[in-house]
Amino acid sequence: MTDETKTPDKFTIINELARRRCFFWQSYKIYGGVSGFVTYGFLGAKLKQNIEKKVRELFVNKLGILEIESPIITPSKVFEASGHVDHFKEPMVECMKCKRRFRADHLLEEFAEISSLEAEKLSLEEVKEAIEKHEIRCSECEGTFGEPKYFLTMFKTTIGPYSEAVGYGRPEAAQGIFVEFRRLYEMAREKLPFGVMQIGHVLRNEISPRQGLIRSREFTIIDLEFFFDPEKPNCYLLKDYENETLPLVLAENKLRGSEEIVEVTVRDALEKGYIKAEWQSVFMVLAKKLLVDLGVPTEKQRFIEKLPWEKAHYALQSFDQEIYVERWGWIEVSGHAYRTDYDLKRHMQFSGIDMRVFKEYEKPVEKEQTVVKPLMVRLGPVFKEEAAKVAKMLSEADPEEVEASIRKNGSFTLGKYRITPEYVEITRSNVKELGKRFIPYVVEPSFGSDRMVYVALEYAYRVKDDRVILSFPRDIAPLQVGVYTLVSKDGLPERALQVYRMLINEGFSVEYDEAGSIGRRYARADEIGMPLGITVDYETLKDNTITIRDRDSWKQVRCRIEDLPELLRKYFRWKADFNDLGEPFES
RNA sequence: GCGGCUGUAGUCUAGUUUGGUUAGGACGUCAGCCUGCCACGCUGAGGACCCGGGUUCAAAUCCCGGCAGCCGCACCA
Repeated sequence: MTDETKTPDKFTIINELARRRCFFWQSYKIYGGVSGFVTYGFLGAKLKQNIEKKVRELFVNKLGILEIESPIITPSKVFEASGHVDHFKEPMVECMKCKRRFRADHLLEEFAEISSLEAEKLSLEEVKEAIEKHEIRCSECEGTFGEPKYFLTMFKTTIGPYSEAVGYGRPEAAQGIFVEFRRLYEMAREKLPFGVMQIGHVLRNEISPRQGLIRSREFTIIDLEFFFDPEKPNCYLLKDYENETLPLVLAENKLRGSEEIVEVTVRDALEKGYIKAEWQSVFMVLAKKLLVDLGVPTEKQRFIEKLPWEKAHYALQSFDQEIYVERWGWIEVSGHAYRTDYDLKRHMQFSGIDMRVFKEYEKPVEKEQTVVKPLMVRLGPVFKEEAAKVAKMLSEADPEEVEASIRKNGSFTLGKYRITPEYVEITRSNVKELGKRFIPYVVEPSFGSDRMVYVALEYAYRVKDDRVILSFPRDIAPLQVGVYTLVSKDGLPERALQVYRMLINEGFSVEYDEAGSIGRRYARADEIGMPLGITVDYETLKDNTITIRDRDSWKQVRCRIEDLPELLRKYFRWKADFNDLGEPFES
């Protein structure tokens, strides 16, 4: 089969349909286009909003997750703390002969037997030396490599017109949550567990974004950070979901070269240690259900565990929720990372702000405590200007250790200083400890809005009698109802417009169409996935009834105009089926 | 980012080999007619040679550069 006769695949068809019916298209086309940027049209924007609305219903409304919005431009300090400045850049080398580019750290791992952890730490200079020392050459043409250079996948800018202050476009929305943790914890009335979600644009300067909505340089991410007490990791929702199953591809199987899907219940996954955090397992079930609601059956979904070297730097354990699409096979729509206390701890180190929360014990703990009090009167004259530093170091040392060491050795070594008993006063007293401070742990479900839009489109796509139908689940369809005239004369348009205005006032998203034949209008509506069509005919003028047409079955029922708002409300909230909307109607 | 192929209305495309009158068609869109339930038909309208430079009397067509798309390689933390 030649390329010319090959039938286009679904991705091509969906993209063509998306352009033609204004769901989305490549941005900046009048200037030739820029790859990696997408503009949503009326229908696409609506579809995306409806999908995000479902996410909000699921997490914000039902779970009480708090939603926030934070800026895209972020001072460099934040991403230094989060580790992104170190991890989002990759040393690359270019072959001088064939111009192929390679990840320098990957070359070193492979040919110099330097571990990935060590390779990451090397400076450009050290990378260069290592390549020269091990005489690494281009694997394709044996050419030598040029100077290693960093490729930074974050967009960099300066903040303010005359400023040198470096800022980055955020590559994830999560940090906007972590940096506000103290205030958010207050917002949650200082109770764990709680979650914070944000939906917003992120920027990643991809090297070669070629997959439309699947991979672009600016896209919408839904990051949900769920904070819990590591000593109380139990999820109170587990009992509702423990019998649900998850299709897992485990790291241990991947290591053996198998991508076998193991269908296990949540309970088993936790008991067998496949998933390390209860909350994570529940979010994975919710993610599965969300995608089912977007039209992706369970058997087209899987959760694939990341191998240690595939994982993001912040994750203890990580699963990608993947959906099977025709063009590329499995693609990620959400990531489920167990970030532990990594981010808050790092921000605590870098900012100096205490990110710990206070937990009161059920009963205050009375315990004998050793207190080591530096005697400044004696420290001062001996240590002079270093006295304050020594005192500070002493107060940071474990008092028990200081006491034990002094009792045993007659002194305690503090860095280069030797502390002998005359410098300190050691007392033991009973103290009442009311509670303790700790950094909460985090599990993070993170969804790609745009990819969910794409899979919703691909899974909605059907062909019936050579006509294209987008069978969106009724609650994400961009437009809900079409209002039509059987023929556009004899007062039918006037009556139909009344129905149209009435439905708009009732809050539905409605389109009125009287152009061309009725069949053509039905076809046009099917192609953009409008679930219902209401047709005003000659009967309407006699008895105020209309017909409702179902997008998927093309069946029709007849009901009274005045009953429409209530019936449609029920229908779109899945409280009624199509057949409940009226009496069967045959034309 | 590298290599190969490609770029014509909203969409799909003819024309490019061999430069030459007003760039042709289909679908869609709009206006009018028609139309009693699944893209009927008729009439009319609007709509395109990716951008820049070069060669030439003359460039959609040839050459160079850029941008973009497709395929392969690499990349996707």
